[in-house]
Amino acid sequence: MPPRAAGGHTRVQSLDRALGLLDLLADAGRPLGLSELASAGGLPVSTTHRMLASLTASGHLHQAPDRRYRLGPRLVALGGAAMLPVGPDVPAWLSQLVASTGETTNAATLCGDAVLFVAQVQSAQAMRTSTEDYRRTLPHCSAVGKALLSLLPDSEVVSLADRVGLPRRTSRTIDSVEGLLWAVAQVRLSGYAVDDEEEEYGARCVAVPVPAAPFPLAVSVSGPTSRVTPERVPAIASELARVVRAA
Amino acid sequence: MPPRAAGGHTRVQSLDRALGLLDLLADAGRPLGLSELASAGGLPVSTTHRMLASLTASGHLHQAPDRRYRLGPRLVALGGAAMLPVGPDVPAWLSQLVASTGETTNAATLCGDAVLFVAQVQSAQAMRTSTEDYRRTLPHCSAVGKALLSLLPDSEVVSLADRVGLPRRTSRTIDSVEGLLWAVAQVRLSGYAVDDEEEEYGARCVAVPVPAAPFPLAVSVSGPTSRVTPERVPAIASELARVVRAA
DNA sequence: ACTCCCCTTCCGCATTCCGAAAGGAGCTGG
DNA sequence: CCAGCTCCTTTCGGAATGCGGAAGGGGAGT
Repeated sequence: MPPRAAGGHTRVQSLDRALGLLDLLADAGRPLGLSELASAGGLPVSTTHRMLASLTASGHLHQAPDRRYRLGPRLVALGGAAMLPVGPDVPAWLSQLVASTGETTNAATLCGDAVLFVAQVQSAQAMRTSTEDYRRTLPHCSAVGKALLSLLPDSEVVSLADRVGLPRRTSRTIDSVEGLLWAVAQVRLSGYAVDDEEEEYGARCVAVPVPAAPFPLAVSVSGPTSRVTPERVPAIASELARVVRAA
Repeated sequence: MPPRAAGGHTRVQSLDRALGLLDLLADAGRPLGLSELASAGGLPVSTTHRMLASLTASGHLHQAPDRRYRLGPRLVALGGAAMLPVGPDVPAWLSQLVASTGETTNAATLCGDAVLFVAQVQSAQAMRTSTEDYRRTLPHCSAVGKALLSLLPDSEVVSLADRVGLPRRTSRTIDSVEGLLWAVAQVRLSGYAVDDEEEEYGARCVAVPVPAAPFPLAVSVSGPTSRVTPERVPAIASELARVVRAA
């Protein structure tokens, strides 16, 4: 029985598993039963149950009368506390930007190797961008993604690209590491990033990084190419910079 | 060696400890070093380190260049996802209420045996109520607290009161279980709760429960007794009910 | 350069957690 | 009304897993 050949394992199994369950619930977006969670997480039922019991007892999970589990109030507190350092300013920024640009705005951060949307205010217009809340996307094909990468050293950008690859989403998606590095360098120079139908046809986004934040953070404005025209991009970028810098 | 005499063992030690560390960080409100966390949590340094490594690897914690730990982006996501079911409506409710009443508004939930504020929009007025974000308070002496308790069966209210006691904050604080039950019954009848200088002299609050929410939730308006007069209370209460019911 | 402090890594012991299987509880269909 | 189902909960022996004392770096202050 190979006790464990190699590897600098400095991780706690039960903890990783339990946190995996939390993420599972977050991604599902709906309450899940014990057996659902167990099979989704690839764990024995009884192990899962024990963990859920612990999480429930501490308030990180909440068990509905129908025995299903959903994310609990304590996580709300933790999430809020995690956002505190950047201030409760973010929602205000987004509202302001929606007012001044008329388009949907997002705030996103880098979580693992993925871009994670943490806040959103939608445009009032009928045709609008609207990502699912707390959805993840990839860094190389979004404006926020490139803005976030610009906060990292090139070496990190390269290793991240190696890990996740650069899958094509449209014909304009950046598909080489060099291209990505160049794009990121552009962001550092100009102070803003653009996604020109690189993630989805018909959508154009502008984003700026928020360097002062204690963790990587970026804010973006996105809308249909018909309204967010190339000519408008610089104006939107400086509006973004203005709002974010007013912190 | 007593392996552990009695008790319902359905808890995972390492998990509880790790989550305790998270709460510790949330309560501290500032980045903490390894040794600080270890001693605050009453754990050996190396155990703590292993857990922090796991938490950091998964993105639930973020380690700054100076080696200190702060809450990470993944927690932002979890917190947000936990709030989703009540909709991103809550901030909107609060803004609306601040606009129509001119006073500070809060949303709170029941976390363990404590009331936990999860969102706040402050009044624009110079003299205003302003709780620290994500602070906890006790159920028996706040309007939100009583509103939250009204969502629970009486038996739960009693056992909660037994666990945490009913410490006096002012001369008007409810100090008997009977008094609390009566107050809670009133809330169920009238649909709203009032805190009449029961937590702090000079402050009066009105709160309504949000029964549709997937976990206990209540929204309150609070301000100085000079502006939030007894005569105004019914109007504020119906305004609260209107906004919350418009969900 | 020396010292102190804090973070990181190592490694043997046994505590702690794991997970198959048995024991309820609730629901559906016959 | 009962049989059969599914899903949740609890038990229990085995051992893998995490625990924590102690030693090994690295950086800052003196």
